[in-house]
Amino acid sequence: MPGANYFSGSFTHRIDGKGRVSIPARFRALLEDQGDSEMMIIPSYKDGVMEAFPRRVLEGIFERLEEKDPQSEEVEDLATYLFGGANTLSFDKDGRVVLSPELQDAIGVTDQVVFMGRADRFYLMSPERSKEVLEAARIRSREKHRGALAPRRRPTAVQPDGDT
Amino acid sequence: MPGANYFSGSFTHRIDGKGRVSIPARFRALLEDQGDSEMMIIPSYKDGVMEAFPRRVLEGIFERLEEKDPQSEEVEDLATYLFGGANTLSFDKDGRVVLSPELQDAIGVTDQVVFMGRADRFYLMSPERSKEVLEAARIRSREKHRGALAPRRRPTAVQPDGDT
DNA sequence: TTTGATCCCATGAAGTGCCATAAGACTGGT
DNA sequence: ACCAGTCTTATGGCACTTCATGGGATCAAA
Repeated sequence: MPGANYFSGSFTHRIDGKGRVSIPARFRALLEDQGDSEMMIIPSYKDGVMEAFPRRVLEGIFERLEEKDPQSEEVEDLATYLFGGANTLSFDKDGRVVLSPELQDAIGVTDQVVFMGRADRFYLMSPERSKEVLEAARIRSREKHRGALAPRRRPTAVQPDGDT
Repeated sequence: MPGANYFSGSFTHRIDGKGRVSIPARFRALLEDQGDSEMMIIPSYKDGVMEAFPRRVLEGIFERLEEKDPQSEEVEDLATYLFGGANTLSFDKDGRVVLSPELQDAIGVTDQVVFMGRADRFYLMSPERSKEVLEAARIRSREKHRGALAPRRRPTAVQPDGDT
């Protein structure tokens, strides 16, 4: 992971009685590389999934759009969605954040959460949902992008990041 | 909290018998960063929603427009709307403001208000309305802006400091 | 004196930080 | 290759702080 630029892998972590959960160390390291000790999470367009970003990324998306056309209804809606629906979760020295009851409800978790890397962001969801999401993505990828993963030269045997 | 530049997140707070309500601590901190112990609120273009600003932001909006076209009727109207319809609510040591009965009527609240962050400002509305607003924004954003949240070419990728 | 606003204090609940521990990964040395 | 020691990580518990909120006191205007 030295020099990893993207969130990758899936990690299942436990939620304690106070709603706290450890952010996977690799994800945390990546966030800290960007100077953050926090993450912003918003509901994904996917059901039962929340999407976590470094704050800068979210602000950047907004600012770029606003610059273009501050008055437009699209920007209005997006700003409302991004900022109204967002939670800022800052993590402590031990790398934990607190998932509020509402948040836990939103993704249907009670005692375990899956952190799933997705390039510049990562997802939060229940273990069950994560299997569905992964499997659905796998199937659709196979259908549409058969060639994308074809080895250029020689195949390398790899193990997936993460614990699942 | 460290370095937050925008209002984000939604918070539901209780209105007591005297019409008082606590401003979410994070919002208050942001207002105080700008040297304010008050906020200005005006009716939003959205129904049943009031819009709260740090004084600077509201003045900035006005000044930018006036600069562009000082004589226009549009600016005249906006000035009337902004300053005529504005309420200045200052908060006490405990971080509370008083919502007048008229104000409560305007957003249809009796015992609970939602504070919803929206970048450089935030909204006040009823809990029911807040669900509608958020959901509508989410749906419209998904339709029109699917791409806005798409990862960029080199999204949050950062150059590692040390090695490579 | 009544009503409404402002301030001050009390309290419980939630949030945050700090420390402890256990399991696993990694280290270096032999 | 083996083992001992160290480090990292996930997770639990405890303590302290902050926050939201209610109630009462004070002050002012009507």
